[in-house]
Amino acid sequence: MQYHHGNLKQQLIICAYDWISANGIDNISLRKIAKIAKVSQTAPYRHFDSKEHLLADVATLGFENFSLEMSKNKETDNPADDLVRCGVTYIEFGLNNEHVIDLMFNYPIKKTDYPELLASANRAFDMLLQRSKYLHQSNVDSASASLSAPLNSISLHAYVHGLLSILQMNQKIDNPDESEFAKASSMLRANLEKVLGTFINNLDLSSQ
Amino acid sequence: MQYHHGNLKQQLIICAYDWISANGIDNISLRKIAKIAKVSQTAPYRHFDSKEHLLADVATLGFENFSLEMSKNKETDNPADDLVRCGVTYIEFGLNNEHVIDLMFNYPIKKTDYPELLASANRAFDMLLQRSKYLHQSNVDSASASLSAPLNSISLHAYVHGLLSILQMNQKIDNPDESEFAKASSMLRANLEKVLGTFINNLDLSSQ
DNA sequence: AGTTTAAAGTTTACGCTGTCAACATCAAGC
DNA sequence: GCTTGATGTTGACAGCGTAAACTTTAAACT
Repeated sequence: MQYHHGNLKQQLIICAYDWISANGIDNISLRKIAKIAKVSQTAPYRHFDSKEHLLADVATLGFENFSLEMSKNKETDNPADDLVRCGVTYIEFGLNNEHVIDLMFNYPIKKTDYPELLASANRAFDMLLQRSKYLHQSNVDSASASLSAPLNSISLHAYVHGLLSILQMNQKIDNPDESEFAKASSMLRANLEKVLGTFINNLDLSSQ
Repeated sequence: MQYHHGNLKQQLIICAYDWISANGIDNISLRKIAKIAKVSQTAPYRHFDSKEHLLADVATLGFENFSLEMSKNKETDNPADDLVRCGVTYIEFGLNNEHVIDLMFNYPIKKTDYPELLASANRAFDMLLQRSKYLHQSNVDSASASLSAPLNSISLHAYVHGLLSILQMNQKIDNPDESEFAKASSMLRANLEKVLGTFINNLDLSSQ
């Protein structure tokens, strides 16, 4: 079907993904990854109309891997525990894939220009939202929750994302001088489940 | 004392700050801001040893403005309310200065290489931490809090930061299609104080 | 006052980057 | 078996960060 490469497009995406995983986003260039894939510097332009488009596809792959990791948390009969485990997975994926997550969250790609990227990001986020809905459904009998369900869901997402941000900051600033921030961060890292559990219990006020 | 420009260094920082505020970080270049300051393209190198160093100084200015804004929240006799107001200020500064906050939080500057930047960032963050300490001090009589004080402080920081991240995401993705995420985000935006207040009340379990 | 000096500016140049236009190659279909 | 369109290469361009060499000028010293 194709002549030189089996399918260069996918290969370029994977090359870029691996390069970023190893080296970060800062100094990536189309020419470098073209060289790694052993094609000429402009070959990528037969498959991507810009560098940004390639990176958008790499980010999409990142969100797919992210979703995959999240989906490994099978549901049990304890929705609160399920949520905690999802949150921990979210955060640990971020800490274990710092450079790819940088691309996914921090790199200036206009997600609206890349519907696939937007869709895969939403799919990943929905894995948290869906489970927080279950949490609420199991307590519909009480109308006394102080916040509405969608507000609770997005609050949880914000909290999980913020915890990741804070832990990332501390991971990047590897100061061996035991600053207060560093100490608090590593304490946070060690108590992730407890911290998340407390938040989730407080969210679902109707169950108390 | 100086000959051509009064002090080019400060002028370049401000030029860059303004340019970023208006245009974002993506396409900034030393040459552009040198042109705006009406000096040759390499003039900045008499004051900054690299582009990154200039940007670090711009980010430092950003954190100083951030601290300034935070410090406008005078303390009252209600530490919980004070904390809520600080959190709201944190978030609103971010939403009102999206591009500068991008530089401060997302742009890949190695903060450890720029002690001034690190210091100004810590100074800003401490304005939250300090106030959360007061909150705990006012309840030292009770030892039943489920999380330790430093853990509560950094959790609060994470939550505030996460709320900002989520609202930023939605701000960047200006999709008029009323997605669930967009709806939940604007609800969050409208209920910021309530959401933060709930979190803070739950934090300080000893007062319930 | 005249000379020296060092700070602060300019010019030129290098290699790297994203991207475009023109050309080459090969697999598939008429 | 020729045509064609997808997929590759080559060469070129402007913009970038940055280094080296040169120029200007305010202040410091004799």
